Amino acid sequence: MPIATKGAVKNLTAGELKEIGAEIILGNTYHLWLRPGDGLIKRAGGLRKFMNWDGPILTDSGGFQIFSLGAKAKSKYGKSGVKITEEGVEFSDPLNGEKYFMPPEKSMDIQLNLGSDIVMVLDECPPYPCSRDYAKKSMERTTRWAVRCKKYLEAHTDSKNRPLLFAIVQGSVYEDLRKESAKQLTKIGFDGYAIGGVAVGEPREKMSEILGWVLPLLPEDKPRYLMGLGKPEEVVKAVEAGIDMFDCVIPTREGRHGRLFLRKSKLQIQNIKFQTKAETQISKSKIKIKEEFFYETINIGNEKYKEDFLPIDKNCDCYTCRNYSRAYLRHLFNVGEPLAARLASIHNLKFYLDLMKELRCG
RNA sequence: GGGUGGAUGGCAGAGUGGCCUAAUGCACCUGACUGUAAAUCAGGCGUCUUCGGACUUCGGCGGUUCAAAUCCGUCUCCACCCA
Repeated sequence: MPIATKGAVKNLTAGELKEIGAEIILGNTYHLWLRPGDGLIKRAGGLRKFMNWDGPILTDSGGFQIFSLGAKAKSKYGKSGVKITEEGVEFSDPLNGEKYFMPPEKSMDIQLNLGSDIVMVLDECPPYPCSRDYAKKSMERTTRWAVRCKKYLEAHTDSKNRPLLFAIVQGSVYEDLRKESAKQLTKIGFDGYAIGGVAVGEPREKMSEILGWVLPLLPEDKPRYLMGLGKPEEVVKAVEAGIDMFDCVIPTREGRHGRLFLRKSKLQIQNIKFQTKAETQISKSKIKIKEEFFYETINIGNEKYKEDFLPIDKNCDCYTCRNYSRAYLRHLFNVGEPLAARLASIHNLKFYLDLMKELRCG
């Protein structure tokens, strides 16, 4: 899912997203609640109409902001802008300091107003590292919140027009907690199950382990969604483990920052190397490992592309690669033309969506 | 022709005796980015280096001084003003 946090995949129109092959996008409850407001979006006819996107939309609940706003405010101002109680979460708008209170029911209410097709339960991504004690408390609260979300949704919609509700497995890096979370949520019953906290708090090396604990416990006939990931090799690894859905800012953010993804070879699942930290540390053989990868990245701003008139990726059929050279893209980045970010985002999203297509269809 | 003020690293521009390889900004080079407070952030940017340091820079040349980008003389160039 390309990410449209504030109601737009940065730099791209809905039409461009379609052309790239996007089938579903992600919006954010928290951001759209603050600006322009879920009431306004409802009056506009819902988020889909508002942003001219005719496909499905999944909305994140605001749970991630408990993590990201809290941590960032803490590192910047010494105190977190976020307060969590059993009742819900209090946020401070980082732009103007204004306080907002979001109980799970409020998150549901906003997501209904947005007209989302898949709504996420309000959850907490515990910070990392995190004591077992806190991870347990946090996970149990997330589960209680999930129940409240489900109840609210059932009380305020009828089954005919009710959006799908996905729960989120938490539990930090503790096997028993992760498993307990998965079991409890499955027992309660949701339309899909997400795994949270892996992308952001917890060390990336833990991903495979956590997926190994959790996925066998989740129903196979329901979508399983790994939140926030990831790098291409992580996505491949996660699909191997059984994950069906992803969202990640990497293609768009890194694209805006001038890093482009290039496909090197077709996937041969059994041969894919998962780059662990240990492997990265073997600096001598790093290049060799990288060559075994099915992709590579380039920083298009690098001087060596100054007179490189080839397309970004000669095997890519995205709009950018069909029409522009590396030298031109580098030039756009260097002079700060907004078109740079747009062309790079188009290319990177196409890279990711093509990768997913290949994982689906072989 | 006369007068005044200037010349600082790729550019702009601080610094008017030692703490100056010389602030700051721009440009340039490299890297990071994982449910987007990110068109952001970090590092580098005289030369060489066994990474401890060594050497060389503030228009040119020559002085003063223990010590000069900073003071003095002179030359070159630039800007403005008067004729």
